[in-house]
Amino acid sequence: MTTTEAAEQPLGIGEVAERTGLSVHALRFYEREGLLVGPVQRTSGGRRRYTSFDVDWLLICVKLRESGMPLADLKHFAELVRHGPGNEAERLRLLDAHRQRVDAQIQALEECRSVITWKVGVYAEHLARGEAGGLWDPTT
Amino acid sequence: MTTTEAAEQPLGIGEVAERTGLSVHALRFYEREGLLVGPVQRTSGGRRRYTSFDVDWLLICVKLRESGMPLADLKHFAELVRHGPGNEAERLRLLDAHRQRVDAQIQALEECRSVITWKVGVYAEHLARGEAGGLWDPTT
DNA sequence: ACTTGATCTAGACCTCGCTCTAGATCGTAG
DNA sequence: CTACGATCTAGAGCGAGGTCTAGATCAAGT
Repeated sequence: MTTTEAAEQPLGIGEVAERTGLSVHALRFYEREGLLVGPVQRTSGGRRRYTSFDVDWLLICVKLRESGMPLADLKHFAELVRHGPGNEAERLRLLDAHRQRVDAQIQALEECRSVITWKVGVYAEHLARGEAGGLWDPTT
Repeated sequence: MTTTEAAEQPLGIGEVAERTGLSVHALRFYEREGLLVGPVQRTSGGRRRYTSFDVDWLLICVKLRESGMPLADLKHFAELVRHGPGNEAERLRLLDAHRQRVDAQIQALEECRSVITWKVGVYAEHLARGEAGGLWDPTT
């Protein structure tokens, strides 16, 4: 879970945006919302410098968001990590609960998929018959 | 794809809400938005009476929504069905495109799942070691 | 007739998760 | 030095997808 780069120099917000797929707006927004573990370093001029830790954390955030974790939970998780060791059990519970939700989601999607596939089949068959069906159920 | 009921009597909005899992508010909202194929019948007093066709259509809507189809696409689909036969090819395209999106979604979720599972493993191991790790990467 | 609960309409309101704007500043290339 | 693009802050705005409210009406039980 480390950036493929060999270099360890901190990155600007634009580069981080590219690497994470988040917009620069979203990156600033996430920071404001307290979704990051630590405060992001700044240059003397006030520009953000992201370490590879920051980027790794963001990549995890992206995965969690992608799988439907609400920002509030992400924030909670970040707070736990921020407040250091001693709460690993709670972090584990949070992640595991989310994993279960993801599993449920996958199952639901697979069910949807099969319904859709069935419907696609119905249409395909209908079209193969060459529009011959006058007795065609309008709800399908 | 037919309601398990033997009876064919039309249903009130509350019963349809129960059967579809949509709220009565959402049912009225969907209707306003033109997501239904036909106009819902009314009693002399103005109450909606849903036929089993309506309910079946709604059940499909629920599946499509659950799998992330936007209301706009659902509306488009409803319009195609409403305008009768002759556009089955387009309906098929719409559904098949959605199925592909669902497949992509499932794949993405499975990737997320594996990242999360890995992270859960990291925590579980850490806890099993009995908090013994001082050299504990803070981003995990 | 009266009460109670479900339903009606129109439209305001809400949450979520960003996205965009304005106006200022930084930093690098020429 | 001058441009020019990238970044800064604070805060407004937005699109999706409903949810909720008010005030009226309907329908069924007693």
